[in-house]
Amino acid sequence: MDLRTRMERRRRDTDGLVVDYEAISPAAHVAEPVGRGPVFETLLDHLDPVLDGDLPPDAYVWGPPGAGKSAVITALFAHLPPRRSRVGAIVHTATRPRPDRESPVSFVYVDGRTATTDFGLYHAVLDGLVDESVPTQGVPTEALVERLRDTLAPPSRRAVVAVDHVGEPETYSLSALADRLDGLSDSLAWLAVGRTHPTDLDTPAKPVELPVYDLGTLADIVTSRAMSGLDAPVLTHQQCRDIAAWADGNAHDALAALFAAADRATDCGQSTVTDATLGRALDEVPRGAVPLAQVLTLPPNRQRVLRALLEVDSDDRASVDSTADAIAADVDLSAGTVRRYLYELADDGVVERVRADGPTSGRPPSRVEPRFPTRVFRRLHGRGAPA
DNA sequence: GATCCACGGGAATACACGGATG
DNA sequence: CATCCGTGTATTCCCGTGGATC
Repeated sequence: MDLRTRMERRRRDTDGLVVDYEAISPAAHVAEPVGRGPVFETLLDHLDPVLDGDLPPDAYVWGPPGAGKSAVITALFAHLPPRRSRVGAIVHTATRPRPDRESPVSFVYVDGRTATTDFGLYHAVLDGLVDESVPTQGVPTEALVERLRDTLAPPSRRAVVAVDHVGEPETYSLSALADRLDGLSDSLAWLAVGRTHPTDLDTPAKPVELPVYDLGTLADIVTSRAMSGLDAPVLTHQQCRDIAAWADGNAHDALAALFAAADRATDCGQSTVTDATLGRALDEVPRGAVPLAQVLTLPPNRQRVLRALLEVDSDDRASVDSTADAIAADVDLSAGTVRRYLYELADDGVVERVRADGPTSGRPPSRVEPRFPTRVFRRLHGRGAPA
């Protein structure tokens, strides 16, 4: 991001203690992740064959939630430009291409949370490879596959495709992903990113582990984000360490807590974050919650349902049905659709159903409780996709 | 006209409980 | 006492429809 857009955003965002919500957002990644140098080295070594015009083997980057998997992969692929090619501009020569002159390998990052169908997956890969616009509807999936094969046909082009968030409830499993990509072309290598230990997955892909952050590194991350997103020193170094200790290695949770603390302090008109405010902020961030980025990449109507859920009176939340009725009155959807969304969101862990006391007869109803950092969502929802 | 996908709606199934039955 | 059954509600599953796009 250049200086001007950054200044512009700061002016727009300045709000109490917070000068840049994006900078403290648990759903946003920075260009230079803190404390992940060794993993970068490992991944660069892995990609080494690209320098000779070859493809690396398929790989699987894995680690626990909040270990910085997405942070590392997005930063890495941001440094490896996609080298888009125009289909009509491929120069066919009688001689072999000179791989030592310029790497013909393209790098494409795909967010598995938005590419959840075959069509969506192929569309995302193709869209990252070519300049021309790729149809979003109206063409059969097979047409995209054909175009991908053409684009990757020798001698023109090779690609390394990173697919993030593999193995979540709504995303491709590693085996399903491999199934889609392996048969596509010999000119494509993939790099999947997920949480599950590779021995539980039966994959030939080369594993690359991201261990959980240690306390010191996580404290550095919190401090660094606080410095770029908050006004002056509103948090003490000790408070940053407290947040890191509370988060227990999970950078997402740490940043959600930092965000919640700054936002809460702002609401209270405080000029610094007091220990009491920090304590209450930590209490309101659910542990082991769904990552905010997952919530913010849900389809728009589902996000609207979640936003409306936060405003439903306690009285109306006695059952899924009454909650859906209350939300449907607020959002332009039928109660039936809202009800189905709530059950689906509960299935994905975005909300939780908890048994409630209901009428004496029949199966007892459930209350619907958010399982994501609601204060952060409230603030970031509708501000556009995370960078 | 073909295609993908979000919505809407409803059928099928699961669950909880009280009361009947053996 | 253990089990079965009926009733009422919650939850899951599935498919048709229509908008948007090509």
